[in-house]
This record gives sequence, structure tokens and C-alpha cells, in this order.
Amino acid sequence: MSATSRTKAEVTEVQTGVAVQAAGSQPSLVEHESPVPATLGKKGEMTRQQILSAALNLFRERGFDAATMRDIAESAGMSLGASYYYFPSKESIVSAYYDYVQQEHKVRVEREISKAKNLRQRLGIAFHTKLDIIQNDRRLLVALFRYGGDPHHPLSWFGPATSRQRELSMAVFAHALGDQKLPKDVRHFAPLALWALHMGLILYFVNDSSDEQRRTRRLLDGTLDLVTRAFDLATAPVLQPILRPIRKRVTELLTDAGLAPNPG
Amino acid sequence: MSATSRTKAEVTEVQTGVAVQAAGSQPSLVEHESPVPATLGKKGEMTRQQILSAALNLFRERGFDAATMRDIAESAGMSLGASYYYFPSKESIVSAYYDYVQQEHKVRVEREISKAKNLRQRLGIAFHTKLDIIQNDRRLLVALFRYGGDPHHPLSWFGPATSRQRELSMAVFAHALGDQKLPKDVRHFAPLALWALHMGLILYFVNDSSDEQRRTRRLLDGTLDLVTRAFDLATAPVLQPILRPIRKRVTELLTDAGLAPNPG
DNA sequence: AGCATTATTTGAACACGTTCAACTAAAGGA
DNA sequence: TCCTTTAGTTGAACGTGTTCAAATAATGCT
Repeated sequence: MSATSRTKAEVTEVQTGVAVQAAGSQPSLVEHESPVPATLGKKGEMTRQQILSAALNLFRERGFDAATMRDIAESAGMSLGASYYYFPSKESIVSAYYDYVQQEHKVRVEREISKAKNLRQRLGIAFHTKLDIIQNDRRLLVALFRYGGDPHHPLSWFGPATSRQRELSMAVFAHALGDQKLPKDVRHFAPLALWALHMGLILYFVNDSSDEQRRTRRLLDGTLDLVTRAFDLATAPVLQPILRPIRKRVTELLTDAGLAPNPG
Repeated sequence: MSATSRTKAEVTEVQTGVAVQAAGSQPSLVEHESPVPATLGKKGEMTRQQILSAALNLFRERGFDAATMRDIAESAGMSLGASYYYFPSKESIVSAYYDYVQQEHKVRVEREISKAKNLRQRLGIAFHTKLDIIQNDRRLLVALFRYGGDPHHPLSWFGPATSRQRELSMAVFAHALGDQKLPKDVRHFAPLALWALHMGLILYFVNDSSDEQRRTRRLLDGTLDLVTRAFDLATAPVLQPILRPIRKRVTELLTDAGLAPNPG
């Protein structure tokens, strides 16, 4: 019990896909429940950026593991201990990078989405833009997947520290869905499903050594074709007698499993 | 570059779901490419078991991270360095445990499967048995998920060190499918799909804090109902005009992505 | 200006997983 | 029995992420 002394927020483990903090605790704006003062002065913010920038460069050069905190601190022009004043852990640097990715994703999709003429193209923009942003950063994304399966780790996929990111990401996909006519339950779960798909795709992406990860792009395009077709089938009247009870059962299952997105 | 100095087997990264070693290199029987002598004497094997047993107890008590190699060595009655004579790394202990899990899974499923009267029950046995085996070991399973996303780690989900386990597991699911009448392409991909499903389920299982993980069991049963129904639909003649082209496209996609299982 | 408080920085330390040269014990052959 | 080879063990060391009491710098108050 050395590394993880985070403040316990009493989170029921798998209760909700979008993890909930216990009643009474405010949803904090502070990143990663860090011991760092919530507000950093202008100078402090610059130092933070310096560390972030130095770290990302080193991560890209050598990979997440080979770039040590001592390297990062030196490259940012400070002592090892000082860097921990700005980031509570090495992974939290990657997490801060991923915050940027999310924001950039949102901005770019909102800017580009109007060019799309149909659902297929909107989904294409949503997914490809994400890959565009992280294209050169495969070597540091491994850190995001590392602790996903560990329910007691602050960066768990199910944990509260990542719920904000998850919700932001799902919002982008919901936006990409637009006003597409869809059954209510499908519409409700689609952002979560698309988010899960995009996580799987990033996992493939990280492992893809093909030239500029073209293989991932092909897989993505093919998958989106199928997804679009599936959305079409989901609304085809002929299939409703078959599909409706299935959808109902799926909804029940996911809800009981606590995987249903929060209302709103 | 301290911990991971493993012999590079020149593995093309995402080429094949079941990762292939480069031509010329023999598929080694030695576990985890360890520096340990391939054959351990009778006494050596006992020492190994002692370490494994001590480690598992500590993992279950305190969790994977909190149980240190020093604790394990001491609990097994030897010096720290000695334990590294039998296991090349801490994770490799968990990996050895997982080898046992696989074997036990195979044995139990082969023993129980004849009691099943239909596909649904066969799948139920295959999945529930797996959960039965790992029921008390959620705290150490996190180690299995930790390095899944890292293509350069020996325990990567896509790496060669885990391919044997993956194939064994898929074989169990293939066995559970039995002689069920299925379209050829469905039959080809079904074991992989079931394996992936079971991995996702274990991930949920590890995070499930409900009493005796009943929530996971419910989710599993509901999912298997749907899977069985899906298999039925896959063979329904009426739907073939719709489903066949979709299946064809999916097969192409997965094959191009290198995710198709090896023939055989 | 002087003081008190807060923000930042430092360097040493800790516990961890892992490595390794040196050591001891065992086995096998003459 | 003695020597050689192999099997097994040791304890110290390394580099890592992280912590922390103490030191310093900046800020704000009167």
C-alpha cells in the first residue's frame, strides 16, 4: 500500500457504468483528487505545462516506462520532488494529456460535423478525428489501459476519476448521432456503445504497427459501415417483431448490471 | 528499460489475433521465456509450488500489489533472490496460476458438459465453470489485465507469451459449441467471440462487489440467453438474405484486421 | 518595512521489483 | 575419495515511483 493513498470516495464498484460518487461528496473540479492546490497561479500553470510538455516529448521518444520521472523533472528544469507538486503521479500526466485529447476531440468534431451529409459520415468524423489526435502518441496511451482492470486504482475504467472523461467522450458521440431517428432505447445506449467501440479501437490502434496505423483506419471504416447498417435495421419496421423484445431484454440486462448511462 | 529485457521474438504486432512467432524460432515449451532451467528436479518443482502457494495466499489476502516479493519469499521460507530462480517476475506467478485455471477449466468442462441438454446449457457450463474456478481470486486477476494494452510487454493480450493460453481457452469454448449446426463462418469465429465475451465478463467480475459476484452471474445468464438466440437467428432461413452479406463483410473485416483465428 | 502566511522547491529517504556475482549444496564420474 | 559440473541460494545492489520534513521564495496584511 505505497502508491495509492487516494481519498476514498466510497464508490460502489460496478454499480454504474458512469461511476457515481457517494451522496454528500461534491463532484470535484480538481483533477485526479490530487493533493495539489486546486488553483495554480499563472506561473504555476506554466510550470505545469512545462512538465507536461517535457513528459510528452520523452514519452513519445522512449515510451511511457522508459521515460523516468527523473528524466522528466530534469528535462523540465526542476528537481524530482518539485514535479510531484504539480502531478500526483506519473500516470496523472498521461491523464492530463488525455483531458486535452478529449477537449480537442470535442472542439474538432463540433467544427467538422456540419460537413457530414449523413449518419455514416458523422460517425466517420467522430471516430477518425479521435485517431487523428492521438496518432503520434501510441507509446503513452498504454498507460491508460494499464490500470483499467483494477477496481481499486484511481485510474480504473470504472472508477470515479475517469467518469468525467467518459461522460465527455460519450457526449461527443451523442452529438455525432445528431437527430438521427432511432428507437428510444437504442438512442439511450448508443453513446455508451460507441464509446466502448472506440475504446476497443484505440486498444487495437495502440497495438497496430502497420504504416501510420492504416490497418486500424480500414477496420474502423468497415466497422462504421456495419454500425450504420445496424442502425438502419434497428428502425426497419419489418424487423421490429424480432428486434423489439431483444432490445428490451438487452436494456434490462445492462440496467441490472449497472451499465446503463445516467439519465441526462 | 530495466524490467523488460525479454528475448525479442520479432512478433508482428497486431498481425494475428493468435500471435505468431517469427519463422525459424521454435515454439518453446518453457513458460514465459524464463531464464529458469526448462526442467526442474522433483525437489525444485516442490519449491516452485511452495512459492506459488505462498504467493496466491498473500495475493488473496492483500491483493496483488500489496503482497511484495519479499513477503512471498519469506512466506515460502527462502531469500528474495531465490524466488527469482523459479519465477522470472511477479506477474509470471499469476500467469502460472492462470495456466492452472485454464487446465482446470478444460478438465471440468469436459467432465460436466455431457450433462447439458442443449447449446444454452453447454455455454452455461463453459462460462459458469470458469467463474467458479476464479471465484475467490479477483484480487490477483487484476495483474492479468494490467499489461494487456502494452504491445511491448511479454504479457500483452496480443503477444506470443499469452497465445497458448488464448488458444487453450478458445478450444474449450469450441468444445462447448459441440456439433451445433452453424454457418461455417459463424463456427469459425464463434470461439474467438466467446473468448472475447468471457474476457469482458471477467473484467466485470473483477470489478463486481456484489455478494459473491451474483451480479456477474445474472449478467452472464442473460447474455447467454441472447447469445443462444443469436445463434438460432443466424441459422433461420428467413433471415439469410439479410444476415449472409453482413456475416461475409464481418469475416472480411476481421480477417483483414488479422483477428481471424489460425486455421486449425 | 516587518511580519505572517502561503506557494514552491529541494534533497534525502523509502519500499518496491529485479539483477547478479559470489557462494554453497548436490550429483555424477573416475 | 576427490574433482567437476550442475542445481540452488544468498545478500547486496540498482533504478524505479513516490513521500516528506525542511528550506526557500513569494505574497499579503498591518
